[in-house]
Amino acid sequence: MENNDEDSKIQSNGEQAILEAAEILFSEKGFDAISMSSIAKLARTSKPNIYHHFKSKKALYQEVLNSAARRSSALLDELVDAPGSFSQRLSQFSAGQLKSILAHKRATQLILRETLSGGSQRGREIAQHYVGESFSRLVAMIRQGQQEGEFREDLDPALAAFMIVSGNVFFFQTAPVVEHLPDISFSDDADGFSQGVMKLLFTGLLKDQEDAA
Amino acid sequence: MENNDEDSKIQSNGEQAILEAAEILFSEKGFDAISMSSIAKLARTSKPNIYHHFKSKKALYQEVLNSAARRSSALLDELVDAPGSFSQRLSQFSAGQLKSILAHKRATQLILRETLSGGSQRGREIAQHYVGESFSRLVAMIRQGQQEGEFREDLDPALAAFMIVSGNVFFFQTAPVVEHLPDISFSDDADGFSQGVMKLLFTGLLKDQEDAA
DNA sequence: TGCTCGACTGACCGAACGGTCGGTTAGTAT
DNA sequence: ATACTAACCGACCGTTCGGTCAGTCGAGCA
Repeated sequence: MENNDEDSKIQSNGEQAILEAAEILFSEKGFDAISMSSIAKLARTSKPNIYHHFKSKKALYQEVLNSAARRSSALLDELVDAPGSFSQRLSQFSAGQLKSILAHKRATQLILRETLSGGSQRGREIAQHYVGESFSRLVAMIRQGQQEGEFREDLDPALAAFMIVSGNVFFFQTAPVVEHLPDISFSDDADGFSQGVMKLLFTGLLKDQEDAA
Repeated sequence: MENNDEDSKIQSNGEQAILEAAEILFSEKGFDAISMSSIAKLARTSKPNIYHHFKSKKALYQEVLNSAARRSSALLDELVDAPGSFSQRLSQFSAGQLKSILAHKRATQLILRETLSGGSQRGREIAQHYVGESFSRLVAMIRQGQQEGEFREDLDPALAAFMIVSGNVFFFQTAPVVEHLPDISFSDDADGFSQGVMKLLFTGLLKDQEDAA
């Protein structure tokens, strides 16, 4: 073999095909609903060959989860240090996060499912790392915006960040259901949704009348 | 038999026990991960007896889903027509919805799972009915608040309603994960969370400076 | 007393599950 | 040629799955 690397060998085509097939199926139906045979079939290989590359069904699932999280957690970091006002940066971050979610639907679905079904500590760790990463950066951005006088200081920055992430995730999560609801005009317009959310979060629902609720 | 009702017979103890056991297990791990044997064991009965009461595993699951949706979709309706300003009513509705979610964790988990895994049209129908019911009332309330001059009119009422529901659902959904995150102080305080959310949604992030973004 | 009927069960079914075994192929190094 | 190895597969293992069958038991009615 011409490869003398210790750690970072390039995976063979076959292994990649297995991972992709597994990601597709696991993200659609979850761990328990998917059989190794169906993965083998979709990957155009045999079941024993999967066990040649991965030691068990759980190990394959974890690997799929890892690669999904790895792919999704990039891309956001650049937006944190962008120029502009904090309002603009916040809007860009929110829109970028939603775009990233929609660009990695299968990965998002996998991580979301793992978050909901509190199984395997590993899944929760991934979820924490995945959302926690961008979340704490978001909080820091808002807090800085408060210190520099752009944002109100009587609001919990973590709560504002939570609402942004919440809206984005929920938008993705309920897209199939929400499409057929009346009242809703933003179901297939991610950009419009992002803009609307930020406008709402920036200016608030109440009319400006110096209220003292 | 001393019962001559046509339609609304009280279920026997056994059937109720099966439904409860199934709800517990299905809500924890989902449809595919739960076997009929495990349900029978938890309900202290036998597998054939489950098939005596329900014609298949899917039928049992649908029944569990139905009863869960039935139980959860009540309770909110009263709050819609409560007295007070629209701000107060909106806050009460949001807090009430979150309280209802937390009071029916298993039912919420079931419906949420069904929403995520787009399977069975029936599940989607239930989700639509479940969230759609309270959602459209929420939209109507906000729209009325706009017409009566309490809320800004340049905001999509459906989007505001969406954010309220989104925050509540996401709060429940991420509670186990969010507990171990720094930055977050509201993880185990539903009331505080509700108040914070409404304060944010009412007044907005920006300082009042008559901006023209 | 006998009869019916709903609630319930142990034993069992074919099918599908996760996983293993022995063996084949193809490329590479000696 | 020989030897070694990663990639791959058909056939098979024990187990468990959803579901069925034949039958038991006890309460209500005749």
